[in-house]
Amino acid sequence: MDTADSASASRPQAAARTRKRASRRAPSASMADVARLAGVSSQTVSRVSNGYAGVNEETRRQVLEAMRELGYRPNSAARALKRGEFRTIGVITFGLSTTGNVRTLEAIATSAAHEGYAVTLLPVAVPTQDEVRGAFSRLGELAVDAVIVILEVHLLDAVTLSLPPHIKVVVADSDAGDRYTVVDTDQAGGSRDAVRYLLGLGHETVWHLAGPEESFAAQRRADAWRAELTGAGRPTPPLVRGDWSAESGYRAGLELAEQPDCTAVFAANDQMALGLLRALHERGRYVPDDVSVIGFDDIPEAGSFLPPLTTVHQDFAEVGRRCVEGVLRQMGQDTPEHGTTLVPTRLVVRDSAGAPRAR
Amino acid sequence: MDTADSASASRPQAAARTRKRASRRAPSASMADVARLAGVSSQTVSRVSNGYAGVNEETRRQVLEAMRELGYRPNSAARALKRGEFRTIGVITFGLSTTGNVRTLEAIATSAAHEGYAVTLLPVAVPTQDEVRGAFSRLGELAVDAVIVILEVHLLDAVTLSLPPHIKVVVADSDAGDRYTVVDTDQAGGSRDAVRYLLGLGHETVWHLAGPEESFAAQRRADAWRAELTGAGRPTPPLVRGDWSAESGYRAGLELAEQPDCTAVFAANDQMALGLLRALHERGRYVPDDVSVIGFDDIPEAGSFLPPLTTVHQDFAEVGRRCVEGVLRQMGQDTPEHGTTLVPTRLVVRDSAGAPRAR
DNA sequence: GCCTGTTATGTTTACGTAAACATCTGATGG
DNA sequence: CCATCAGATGTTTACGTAAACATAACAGGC
Repeated sequence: MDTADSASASRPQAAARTRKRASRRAPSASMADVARLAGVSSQTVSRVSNGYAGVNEETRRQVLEAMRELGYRPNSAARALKRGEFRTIGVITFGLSTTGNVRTLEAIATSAAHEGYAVTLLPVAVPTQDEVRGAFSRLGELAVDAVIVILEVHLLDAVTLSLPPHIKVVVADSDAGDRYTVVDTDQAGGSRDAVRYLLGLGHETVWHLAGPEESFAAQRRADAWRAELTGAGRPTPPLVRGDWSAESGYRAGLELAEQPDCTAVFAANDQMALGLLRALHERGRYVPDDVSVIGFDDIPEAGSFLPPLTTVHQDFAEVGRRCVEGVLRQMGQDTPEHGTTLVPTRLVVRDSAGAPRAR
Repeated sequence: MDTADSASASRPQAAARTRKRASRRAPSASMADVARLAGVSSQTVSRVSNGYAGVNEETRRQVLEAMRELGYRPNSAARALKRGEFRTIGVITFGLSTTGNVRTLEAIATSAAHEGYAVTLLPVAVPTQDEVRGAFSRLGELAVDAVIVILEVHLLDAVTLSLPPHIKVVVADSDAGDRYTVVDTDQAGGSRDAVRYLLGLGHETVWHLAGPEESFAAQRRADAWRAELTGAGRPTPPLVRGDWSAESGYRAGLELAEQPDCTAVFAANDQMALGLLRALHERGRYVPDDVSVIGFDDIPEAGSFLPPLTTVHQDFAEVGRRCVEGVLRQMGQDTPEHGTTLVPTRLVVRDSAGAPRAR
């Protein structure tokens, strides 16, 4: 950093700012202005503003009237400074590209708003340790009281240190060991239900189209799939991997279509299931007559697939709600929590899975 | 509101807060703490913290060392209060459900971060005037310097008044008349290109599968489609309407498949195009041999459709960038701007459109 | 009629930062 | 050798809010 430069640059900038502020006609009325107009002390204005009792009804009315007249808005910076809290939750996430992340984020924003908290977005450009560490350390000077992390947690490993001590953390949809509070969809339960349902229909075994190796969610779903098969004493077919995309599902589907003994596939998400359906259709293997398919997520389009997709429904809204609940709970206490909350899934039965063709 | 209740409730709360803060071991070192440790005045710490020149190299080193030791982080609330700006941009949006909104938001967050600005999310639960007005008025006490609105603008009509005067606004992907700065995708240009391309392939005319009536984007695309046909002296087939969803595209597709003279369809988004493809395929009308299809958006999956979809690419990232640029520019000046910036589109040619079957 | 308690309000102060202004040191030039 | 000036640093103050503390008016009990 060239400090001389930054200084010479900052001088005119500061001058411009002062000038700008001076020329602004309405520098936002302060409590003092309201107090003056209403003929009371600023403390009384504060009391009215915060809804304290012990203010005479008539006085309150006058203050409210003065506020209205001046268009008074409490200055949140001053409030935050005085109260020592921002009433803001930061959300760290890599990419808003996946449905799950977005919907979780939306639910977080909604329930945070409901609790009087704002949500600040902290996007991480590329999912590397350094980037995440960077986001975490910038956090310290950011106006947030707590953080919700929606990320694959591999990246959280050595990052803890750089976290300002008073900031509370909840990790969504991941596996943060016992370091943080975790809110997650019950990946294992959902996978178990899917596999069990397919076996219950009479399939000898179930193939699995997994998500990418780096993903914890993918790993959990695959593990549960394997465990359930083993538990039921069924053979475990080789695992097929995709990368969550429909395209990868399509490619995997072309392979699976060549396996005559593959009568049931559990896909780790709906998009891959979509590609899979297309590939099977293209290869003349009919769903569900020849092959049964179950997805995961229950994206809005799932019901419009051909055929409508039987899938494991994830309650993203609930995950978001519990994340907010989690950080707010922690803010009320000194010790950070750890432990995992699982949000249950629900198997949505549509038309893509059925009994195997009689043989 | 029961004021008595809110008061009695707030007393113990305040007590708890005090206790909590007192028991916190590290109440975040302040400048004064750093100054004491480094043996300088807090003003010098401030100078170092803000990178001003005119600080002796040795002194600077000591201050930085003290900062490191105490884990000093500037208090953003105090900074915001002093400087009169939050370095935060608010984004008002209804629903993160549509691809476009999400990707625009992501781009906004990224470029804002790049400029040293944070992004605060202001979700509007239901898209009614009242809700939007509510969001706008809450804005006044929210810690933002500017707002980017990603919304259908019907809702913005009578809302202007409630906006705090010093907050700058940019509207994305909408039509805000001349009230605000608008950044939008060149809907008309993209539509024109699509229609022109299809006519150029030899089609007599082009059908249009439009988005919902309330959507400005849908309206613009439909208008441009109509204008281009009229300009070319072609007949204008009846407009078919969907609601952006694949399901609605499927339903529309079933209708269109019945029209023997329908050889080319311009769908207002890729998801409807997807449903359309499925319906046509199901009805034995092959794409592109019997019917050519062009979409709009170029979602990531578009290249994996069956057949890969020729579509109009939207540069959401650029829209986001320009939104941020727009608010930052306005923050440097007193008078709000108005006027529209159009981000160009690009026709991505894949396999879903071709010459009509020779007749 | 005075003490006590309650209700309504005002005054002081501190939160952490940074601009504005003040001071001090040493060097340069006439 | 002193006036001048630049560089480095310290002191004061204000940003808008709200807790803590102070005060005033008045009611009820003895």
